[in-house]
Amino acid sequence: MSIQTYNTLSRRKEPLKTLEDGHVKLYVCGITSYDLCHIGHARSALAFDMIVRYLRYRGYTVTYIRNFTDIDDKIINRAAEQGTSASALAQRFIDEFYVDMDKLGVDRPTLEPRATEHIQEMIDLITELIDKGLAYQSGTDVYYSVNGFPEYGKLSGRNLDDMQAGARIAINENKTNPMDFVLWKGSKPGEPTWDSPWGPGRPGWHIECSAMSRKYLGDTFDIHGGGKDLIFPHHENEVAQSEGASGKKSVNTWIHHGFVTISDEKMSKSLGNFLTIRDVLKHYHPEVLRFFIFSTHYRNPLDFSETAMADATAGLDRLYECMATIDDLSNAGISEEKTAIASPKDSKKLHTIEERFQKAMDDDFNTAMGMGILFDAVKVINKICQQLPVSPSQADITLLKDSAILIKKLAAIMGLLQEDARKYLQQKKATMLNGLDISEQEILQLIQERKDARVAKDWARSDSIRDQLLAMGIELKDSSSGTTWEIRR
RNA sequence: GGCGGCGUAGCCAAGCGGCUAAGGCACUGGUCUGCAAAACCAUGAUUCAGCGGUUCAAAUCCGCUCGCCGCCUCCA
Repeated sequence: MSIQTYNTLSRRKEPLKTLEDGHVKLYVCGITSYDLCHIGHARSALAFDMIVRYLRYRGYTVTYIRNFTDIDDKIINRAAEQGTSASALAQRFIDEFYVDMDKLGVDRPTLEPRATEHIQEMIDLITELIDKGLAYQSGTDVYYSVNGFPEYGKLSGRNLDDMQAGARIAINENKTNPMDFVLWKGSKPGEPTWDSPWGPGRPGWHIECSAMSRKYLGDTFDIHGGGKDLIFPHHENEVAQSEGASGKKSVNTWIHHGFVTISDEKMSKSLGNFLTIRDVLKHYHPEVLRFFIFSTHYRNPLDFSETAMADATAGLDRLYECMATIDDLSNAGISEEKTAIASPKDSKKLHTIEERFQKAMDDDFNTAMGMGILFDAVKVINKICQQLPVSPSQADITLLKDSAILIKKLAAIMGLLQEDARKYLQQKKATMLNGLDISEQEILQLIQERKDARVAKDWARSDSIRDQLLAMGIELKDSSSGTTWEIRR
């Protein structure tokens, strides 16, 4: 069974076929670096991080290119506001981007080309388009002529007439067709500028990706990705540019992920309802964000809320707690003679984790289902652990340990369960304790006092200590080995 | 107005023609406990927005209605 991917171009799932056997060439639109990234950017980076990891897990070599748009109106404007240069501002937010990506544990793409380092390639491409009659100079600008590309609209599923009828764009005297888009912009005084056959200026946004993808992946490559909002006009324009110039199909599969919403509204800079990645990571572990993002299929909208993050936290904790339980399983007291507790049905479930997970992920990277399979396994493991006698059988221990290793391996595709389980749980406790007005020492002291009271069967005193701690958000757990504490969420 | 998507238990979310409609969170019951908490175990949709239709068979396909969202302007 091969991997099926949903292709925006054909509007259906298709078996993944690569140009070269076992090699996927992938291009993803990266950020325009003029501000801190929000969690929508995180979803994009994480979705493709997962896709690349899965493809590699399935044996593919992946060449993954993700660009930086480091020259653009927004960058220029923001730099002017802040009294700095466009390049300095762009560099600053590229650095900030890496800070966020590293915290999220996002693997670096194979190559991360920057627009400003590929001006010549863009000029060459624009020249080709002009030579083919697909672009024209008007004043100091160069425009793409959509009338020259009959397939314009094929990716976004619209046609020129419909678009013009509902067009909200201002009439531009310089354009032949209102839908024509700029390839090269003559620069205004004070703006960053590059020499070109059409005078000093800078490239339009769309031409960047066409020029850079062609340079690193060729005229035709396997997958192009980005957010759904890029389908039109950005990706549509890329198709027009790349295919107009080469005369060949540029991209076989277009993968677009859904948005992150807040209160069911698209998060965006203009609406002002966005949360930066670091805002979120201030309150939540990076893996909680990953868990949240992968709990829904990548193409569906994902609504951010404190509740959803709390759910994700609880789910991730459950996974880690299961792993910690298995890590703590000692090899002492194993009995060779004992028969296994795990029923044939249980072991079958555990033995089929990987094939079921693969089946889910092969189906257009269905992480939501993949996670369900992981939890399914956790349930079986917990059941076995609960019933384990003091001297467990070798068969059970082996099954449990092997399953945990497998779960970690599969979770790693989503970047989950990357930490040592005990360490994760302890770290979490420490972080949460930071937000409370009590030290661990004081807690331990109260626990000791309560222990004394309990030995004396002074339940009133014992319960009052428990209530006092609970009021501060600390919950006590009595077990045969003593009393431990935890912070209530 | 054009194009696209969504509506599945209290909430989130898989399933996309046929085995008991995954899984998570919450709730409830049980085990444990001095009582609790935590943990673990168990339990929940005769039903998939509504109405028709196709089919031996539909949450899944088709049509209509209602509700929600996105793109058509920079946007992940």
